Amino acid sequence: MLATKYDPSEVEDKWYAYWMEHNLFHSEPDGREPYTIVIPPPNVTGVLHMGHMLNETIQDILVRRARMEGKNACWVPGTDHASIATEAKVVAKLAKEGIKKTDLTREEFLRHAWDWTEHHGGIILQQLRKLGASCDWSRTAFTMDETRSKSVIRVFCDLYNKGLIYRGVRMVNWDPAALTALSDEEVIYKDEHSKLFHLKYYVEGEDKYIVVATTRPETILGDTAVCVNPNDERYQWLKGKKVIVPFVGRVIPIIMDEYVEMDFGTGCLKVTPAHDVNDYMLGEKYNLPIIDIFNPDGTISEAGGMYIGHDRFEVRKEIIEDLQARGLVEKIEDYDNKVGYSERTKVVIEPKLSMQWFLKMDELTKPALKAVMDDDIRFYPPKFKNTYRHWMTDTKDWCISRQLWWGHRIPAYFLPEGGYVVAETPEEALTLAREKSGNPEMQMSDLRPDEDCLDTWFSSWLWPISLFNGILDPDNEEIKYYYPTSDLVTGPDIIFFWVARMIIAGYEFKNDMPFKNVYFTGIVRDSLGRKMSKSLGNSPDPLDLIATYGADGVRMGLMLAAPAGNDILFDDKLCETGRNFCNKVWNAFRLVKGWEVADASVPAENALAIEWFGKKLEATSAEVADLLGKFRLSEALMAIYKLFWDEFSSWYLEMVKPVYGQPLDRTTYDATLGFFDALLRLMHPFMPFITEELWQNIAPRREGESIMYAALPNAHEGGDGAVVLSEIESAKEIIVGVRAVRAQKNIPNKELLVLNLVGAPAPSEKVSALIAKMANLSAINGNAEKDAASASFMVGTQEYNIPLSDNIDVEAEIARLNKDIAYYEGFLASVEKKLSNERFVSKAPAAVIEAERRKQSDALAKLTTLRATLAALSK
RNA sequence: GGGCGCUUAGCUCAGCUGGUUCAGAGCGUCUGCCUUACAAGCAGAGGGUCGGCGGUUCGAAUCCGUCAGCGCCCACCA
Repeated sequence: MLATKYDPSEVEDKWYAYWMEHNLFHSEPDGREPYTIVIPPPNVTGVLHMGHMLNETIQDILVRRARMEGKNACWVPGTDHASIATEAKVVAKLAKEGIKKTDLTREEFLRHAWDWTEHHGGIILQQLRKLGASCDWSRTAFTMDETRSKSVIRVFCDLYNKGLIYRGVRMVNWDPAALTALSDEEVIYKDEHSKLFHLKYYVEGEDKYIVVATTRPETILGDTAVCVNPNDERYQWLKGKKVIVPFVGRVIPIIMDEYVEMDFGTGCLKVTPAHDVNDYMLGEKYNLPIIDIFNPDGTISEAGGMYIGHDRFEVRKEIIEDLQARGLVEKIEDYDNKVGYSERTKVVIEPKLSMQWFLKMDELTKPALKAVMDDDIRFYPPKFKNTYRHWMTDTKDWCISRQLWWGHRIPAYFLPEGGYVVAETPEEALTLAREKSGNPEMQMSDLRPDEDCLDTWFSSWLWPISLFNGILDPDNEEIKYYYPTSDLVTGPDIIFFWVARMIIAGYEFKNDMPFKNVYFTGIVRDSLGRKMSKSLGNSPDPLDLIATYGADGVRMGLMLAAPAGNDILFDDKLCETGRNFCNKVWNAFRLVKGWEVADASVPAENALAIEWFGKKLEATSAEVADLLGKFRLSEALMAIYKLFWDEFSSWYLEMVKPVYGQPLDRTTYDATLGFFDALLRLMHPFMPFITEELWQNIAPRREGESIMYAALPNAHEGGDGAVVLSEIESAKEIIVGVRAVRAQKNIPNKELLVLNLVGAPAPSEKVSALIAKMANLSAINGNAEKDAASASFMVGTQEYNIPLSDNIDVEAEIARLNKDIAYYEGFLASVEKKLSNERFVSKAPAAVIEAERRKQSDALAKLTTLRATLAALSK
């Protein structure tokens, strides 16, 4: 006999091992329709958190569902090398051991990084197995494995040769902690309370001064001009003059440009071309000198001339003190502005001029934008189309080089006499270099490879292609079969980093979309709506949750809380609902399997129940299919939940349940097992473990057989089931009515009651039998006389009476009837008011008027019976 | 500064192109039950003038305007 409680721990590892042993997750191209998902590769050194848990659960549901639909489902797993994040971790770890990155050679550092990767790498993939992820593990990839690396280099060379990649000095976002350039997307702007410093710039040779407002007084070390608006009346006298940078003493020109807002600050702008994007623009326009006052780590450089080696934030304080001491500060105001921070290292970004590699974006984005706007690629929820369009229509060139070692090294080689070549291999580079320089004697050692590596996303944007080796071998069977992939499931936070760029890459390198649908999940928050984070300690460990509630329970808990596209407010309690549901399924199974079976004919009420539930199952299956098609997973799950718990367990099983000690007829038994089997199949994508466990127990299965490959139950909408469905729905209402009377009057279930229909025949024999069984009735009488000592209730327009010899509270019954009558009178009045409205009758569609008339006659009928009952009772 | 979205029961959310599936679901709450599948359960019950105001309409949770609050994304005003 099965235990009364479901114990997932016993079951989950067993079936995961079984699935693996029989290679059930594996996919190879064949004649079936492919269904493909590529996993958003988690950081190789990452640990599973609730966000992953949500994402991967959704993907697993989709993949398992597709598999059961008979598609060739392939879910490809893998990890991302996460260049900057991993490098930062390795640097930190080495620092703890007293080793500085700068003391190591590139090769030594990379050895440490690979050690770290091998040590921590893949933990997260192991964790995924715990939640039941049905990935094809034989395809596990890494963004820095051989195929993916070669693909990245190939693509770089290709884009370079097309003229889309160029190298140049530009103002970039510089991370002074990681000592690398970043893309615009890696900068996060935060509101900050800061100060606006008003500084005095004396006019050369005069005793007059102008006031310049700045939030960054330390940058005056790099000032090479002051700019005013040419239309600004206040400053016409400055034309052609020069001013002296306060304290620094450098004499700089006044320039005039309409870029300056006259009504901001004092209308005077200091120009520091090396440290501000706009100032750089002005510098170019007016040919201003560029003084880079910062070292890469954010300290003042030699060029700064003073405070050399001091940190930028220290200098801000120091220079203000020095300026104040000399009376060069007019005033200091509070000021709110935005400051850019590095997404990874959280330090303030420094705009910095540097030599970097860029990818031209404007042409590349065109097909990618069109595909989404035309719904060739569909976004769920569609509101993200707006976000996407906004970004795509105004993309700047992508800074793809990083001054890091952990990543794909840029395949550029510098020639001794200047210039460079780009090639996939050093050998090819040498050939090119010899041609370019005209020096056939040039040796490999003469070439200096570029030190930089590529942005992480420059490899992940190829993911849907490179996973199937579609870059290196564009016509191979796999890429032809699996590409474009089907659905992508990811968070909206990486829509630009990743989703948009994959679409760009898809059209550029495959001339086709990378996926057909993108499902954006919400962000997992705690029950107070706060983002889950390590520092708040509000993020549960998914593996702990699985240990407590079982993987199926956690999956369900997460999915029930995850409406499409909204953030999800997660609470451990949700997993309880999931766990309880598993237990419900488990116990229903115990009940059915515990029945004794006899070769008897099927009772009419059972036949009716079977017919009804069969239709119900088909209808719900259709509903689930429809909802899943729209990525409304939580609603689909809820439909299944209610089907199993309410319709199957509370209604169907109670309908056919044999009297204690009595056997069940074989027809009903077989039908019930068949329903159970179908329900398990319907539920399986959401809760893979328990469904496999029970499915294997429901009937003998062959070794290697699995519910994973069983077909989904039939789905039919409406149609021929309508009659029996509505027949049972009203039977249920009658049963609930009787139960309510029992509850009100405190009548125990054991006491059989009689149900009388006033002025109407009893329902058909089988329906009556069903009602009698479910409501514990001894008889149902049609066309019965009203009994004064009775409780009554209405279903539709029909009144039902339950004679109660004793304990009938006449006063209470009269009060209840009066309340009902008052309600229907009010209702009738509102309907009649509508119907007597000239304009309603003339303008509303006939069907609506007809409906109102029906309401009117129904209400009248109800009132008639209610009043009659009241009269009878009052006697 | 631009753009997008949200506000419906105590909580989390459904409610598609205005009218019997219009006021819903799950969870929570309350009442009664240890009824031989399940107390991680069973049966029953209560709970909202659909953020405020105004408009369109015979009719508005649904369409329009406006105000308030919340959230997200983009943007080089020092």
